[in-house]
Amino acid sequence: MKKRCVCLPDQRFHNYLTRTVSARDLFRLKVKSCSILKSEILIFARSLCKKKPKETPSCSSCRRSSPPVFISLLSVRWEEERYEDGVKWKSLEHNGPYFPPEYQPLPDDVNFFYNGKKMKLSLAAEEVALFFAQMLDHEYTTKKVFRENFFKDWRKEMTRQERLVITDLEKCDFRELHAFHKDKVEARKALSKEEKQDQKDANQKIVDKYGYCLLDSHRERIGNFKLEPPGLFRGRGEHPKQGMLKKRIQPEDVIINCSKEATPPAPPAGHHWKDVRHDNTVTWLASWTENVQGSIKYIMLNANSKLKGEKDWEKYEVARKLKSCVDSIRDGYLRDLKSKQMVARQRAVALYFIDKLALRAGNEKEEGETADTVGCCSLRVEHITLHDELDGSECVVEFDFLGKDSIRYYNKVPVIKKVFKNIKLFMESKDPGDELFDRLNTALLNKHLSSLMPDLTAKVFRTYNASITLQQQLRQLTNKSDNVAEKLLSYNRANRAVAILCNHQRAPPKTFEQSMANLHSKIVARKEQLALAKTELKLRLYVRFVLFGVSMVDRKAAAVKRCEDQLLKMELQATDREENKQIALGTSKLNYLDPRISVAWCKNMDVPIEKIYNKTQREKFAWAIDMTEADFEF
DNA sequence: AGCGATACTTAGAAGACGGGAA
DNA sequence: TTCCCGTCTTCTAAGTATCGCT
Repeated sequence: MKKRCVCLPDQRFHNYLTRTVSARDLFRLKVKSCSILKSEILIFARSLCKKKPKETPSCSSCRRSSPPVFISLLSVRWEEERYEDGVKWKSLEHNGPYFPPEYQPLPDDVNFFYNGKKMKLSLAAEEVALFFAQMLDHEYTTKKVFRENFFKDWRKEMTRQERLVITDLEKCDFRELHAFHKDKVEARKALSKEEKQDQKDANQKIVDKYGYCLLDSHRERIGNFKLEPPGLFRGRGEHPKQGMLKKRIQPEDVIINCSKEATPPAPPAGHHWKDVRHDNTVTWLASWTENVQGSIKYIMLNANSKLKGEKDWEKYEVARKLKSCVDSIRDGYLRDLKSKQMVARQRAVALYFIDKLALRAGNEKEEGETADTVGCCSLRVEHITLHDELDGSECVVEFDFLGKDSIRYYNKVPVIKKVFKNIKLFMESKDPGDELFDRLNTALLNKHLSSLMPDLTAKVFRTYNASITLQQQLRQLTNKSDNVAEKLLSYNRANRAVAILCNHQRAPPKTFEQSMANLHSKIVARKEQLALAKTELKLRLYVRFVLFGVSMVDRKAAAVKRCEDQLLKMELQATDREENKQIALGTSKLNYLDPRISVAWCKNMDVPIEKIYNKTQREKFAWAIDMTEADFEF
């Protein structure tokens, strides 16, 4: 089905939505201005009409009638009423969260052994034991903290008798449980085609029932409609709580949020919700408090929803606004480097880092509750080393710390003299464990930033610098005359420059070396094939009048061409993959790069958008794909 | 100012899927 | 047709930021 875009003169984002709708759905929307829009839709709807109408719905605002045609992938912009400040919706209806299946007790022939003796565990203890057994192949289970936390929490689930017996994790033998789990995974893989299809159908039913909600009469996908199943907490890095038991969430733990008029979702039989609220200033549909960290978790909409899309658009608009005043803000913090006030100096240096290196803000964290990681404001003296001179540069700051997700940030950066001197000053008579910016925190920093520009916070710099870098790199790296494969390599390289700036790392894939070798051997094979094809082509040219018609020669020439193209493509792919070994592009693509830059680039370069964004990404960025012209500038 | 609660974005890992080579 | 590997999708942890209270 062809996509059709109805454009209103005003292209502000809130007029926008893409979705599969029926004509009837369209009319249920509160369409304010119906002149251009409604007639356009009607024309389009009529052109798609195949079935005879059963009834004739009419538009709520103009009372025009139209047959109930079903339009697929119609992309529409319309004017919806803007809500007053803070209000996120007028109506919200959903079926509540999906609960994970109950625990299935182990069969009798699968046993846990303690100190070499078979031991039948109570249901609760058995379930938790299985959590551990399932993870035996994982490095986690070798870590002291993980084992201790697990054991402590496991004992809490045991009966008094079990607790008396099981006093040492080392004496526990989970091997049968582990094997049982592995068999189960294998069995699932080995299911017949039909059985797999049945599974799929069953899953689809769950998605159909729980995966969507009705928000202001739009059917929207929910991002995480399944409650998190119980298990062992897997923190990142040296997390002090790793291995603790994540308890099963009961309906009594769950708060439901929906509109007053809606029928609230029914709790599972014999249960009740913790609360049912009607708060339209928030976007979540359900929430619960998780037991390991005590934080609140939410069920929210999918990234392709209007609510999330609008927010995303706003984020990039703020970053673009920063573009127009970043020069004066830079002047400001460079001036502040000489301020008489210590706070201002610290703030200036922190901003210099955040702007130049795209560091995160660095909120303070509760000690001992999480892994020891830092961001800009929470940097400690031990995380930086100053070099008056290093590798031919003066005033070099060496950073070495663990950031978000315990990903290491290591960088040697030449800085301007004033910054260097200030850092020296901040470090004076401090211990390695002391804070570098002892007068500064993120609240202070953000307060200052918002006084410079409305909505400006520390993280906007990351968005701004990421997006502007992509735009610059794309301009620098791509030529209109390149072929698509070359253009894509350039795009990925631009993307990679951003990922490096933002320090988006990944563990090198386990199979990396192998797959790289495979690719290289394929390239070698292709080269041989090409050489052969070329020889044959020459031969055929030579004997063209004797043995072959001209077309045969043409065909061979085409084969050579095809072979050359494929070889080139593979070589580019190899370069791309090699450069990408430890770098993750996805995070920046999804969260930092204004999609309109990529869309405009695709239009300018005649690259199909599908080469850049997969289906999910296209859905998330539908707003940008739809509204962006080739001349867009970030 | 400091703090805890809250809401929402950003993040890498793991698991599921599916398309091409053998 | 099967199997393998890269890509997509899901999962949920870990950040940022703000607000209201003391």
